[in-house]
Amino acid sequence: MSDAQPLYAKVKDHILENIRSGAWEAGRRVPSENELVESFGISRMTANRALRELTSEGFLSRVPGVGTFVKEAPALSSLMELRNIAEEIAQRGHRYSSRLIRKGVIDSNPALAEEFEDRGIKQLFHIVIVHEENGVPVQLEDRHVNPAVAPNFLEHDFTETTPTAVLLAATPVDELEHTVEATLPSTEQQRLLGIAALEPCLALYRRSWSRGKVATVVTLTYPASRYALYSRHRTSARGTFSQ
Amino acid sequence: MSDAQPLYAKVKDHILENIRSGAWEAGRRVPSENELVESFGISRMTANRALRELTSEGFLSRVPGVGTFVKEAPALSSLMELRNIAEEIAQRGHRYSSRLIRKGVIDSNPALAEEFEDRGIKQLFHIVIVHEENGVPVQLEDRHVNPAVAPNFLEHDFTETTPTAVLLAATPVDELEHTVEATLPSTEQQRLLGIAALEPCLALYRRSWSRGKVATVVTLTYPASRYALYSRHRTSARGTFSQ
DNA sequence: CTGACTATACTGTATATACAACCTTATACA
DNA sequence: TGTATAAGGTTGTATATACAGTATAGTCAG
Repeated sequence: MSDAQPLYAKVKDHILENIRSGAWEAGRRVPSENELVESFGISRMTANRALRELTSEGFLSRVPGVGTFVKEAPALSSLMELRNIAEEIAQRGHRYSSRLIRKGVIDSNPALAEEFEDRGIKQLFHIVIVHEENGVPVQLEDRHVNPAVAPNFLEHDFTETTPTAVLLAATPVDELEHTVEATLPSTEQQRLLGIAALEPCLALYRRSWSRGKVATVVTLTYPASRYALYSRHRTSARGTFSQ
Repeated sequence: MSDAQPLYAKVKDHILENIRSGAWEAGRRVPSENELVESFGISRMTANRALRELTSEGFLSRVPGVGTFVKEAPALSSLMELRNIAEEIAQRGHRYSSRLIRKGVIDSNPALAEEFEDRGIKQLFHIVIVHEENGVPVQLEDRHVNPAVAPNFLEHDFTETTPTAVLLAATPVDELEHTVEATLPSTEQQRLLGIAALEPCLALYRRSWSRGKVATVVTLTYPASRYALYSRHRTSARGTFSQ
């Protein structure tokens, strides 16, 4: 006993566990406040708090006079934050897997040197990975890494930890640059992602800086039918929006 | 006046107003629950709810035994800064123009009510505009606006000022949600943007909140060949990296 | 002066109760 | 058959009360 956990938190965990495990699929009705009162032996206000917080957190939706329901969880990737796609998928209660297509050292060239803002750079690490959700490819990662920033990068086996996780653990990120565009996939991309020629894709190009150097340059390609980029954040309470 | 607003919401608004106006700067102590009880003539649970929600929304921080304080404003990550496309184009030294395709009031429906998080909403403002750079369409804007937030919205002639500028001037923006996906254009989009059927497009879906209400929902469609989304920003010491 | 104790203020949680608004379903009635 | 009404379940809000845990300021004994 003595979980030292508040009652409303236990109720929230119980509901979240059912959602995460897939036992309660989207749209399903969750127990009403009065049903929670009976099954947990708590007061209605405590049940109300649990359901209300889960609603504001985006897991449930409530309709007065009708009930509370599991909300649709869209397949979304966060746009501005560096998140680990494996965690993201796991968080949705789905199975993550990956296929390592390429891993090695390549010689630099003028275009790459430009991207890394380092004329003298000689060699780069290069990996290509297909990330899968429930066995379906959802992201093609084509990444170059600056050996000066993460010299041990290639020592990792990327089946267990994603490159994002490795880099985040190895180096601080000072600055990020993103470019997002829509593309039609190349034949190789079609093959690796298992999509048709006419399926549009999102291409997210990202450079990240660490201690003043470009640490990594990556292009992430998402099939439009399987993934969208998402961000939601609060803006400063004081007027950051000039004009 | 007197929107028949719940008591806890009035308290939240009062506090937010003080934060927004700058009257209460970061770190400043806000009234304790018992002080709110006295000044608003409410029960402590109601004051507690107001402060608790503002805390979970990131505006306040609370320390048991000490008090409640205004939180530091987090740095805005900025791919998604609300920028005025007219200014953006002017900044590049190009000529901005626009074509107003539609402007009027439409009846709500369940899908729109859901997007606006207001089941009772009856009517919405709706505009469609094509933005052009040097006479070439670069963005199709399809926007719905909540009349409760910007009642004078339709009074503007959008040839001189863009809807974004109008809304920014009229209301504070508390929160932004973005979804980006790749699409192939519908026939109407092809016609309005003057593009081929096989040209992929970026669809940027954005909702913005003002004083707790969804103020506007907009879908911006960019032809991939003419526009990409770009951002670059420093990451703050903390934050930015969720989990 | 220092350390232990106490009083006080504040947040955190939990309950019991109440009323309003909303929705669905069953029932009664025309 | 169609319509109005009633009943019951559901969420939304608000109050009064209680107790626990935490931090601070002040008091008192050593």
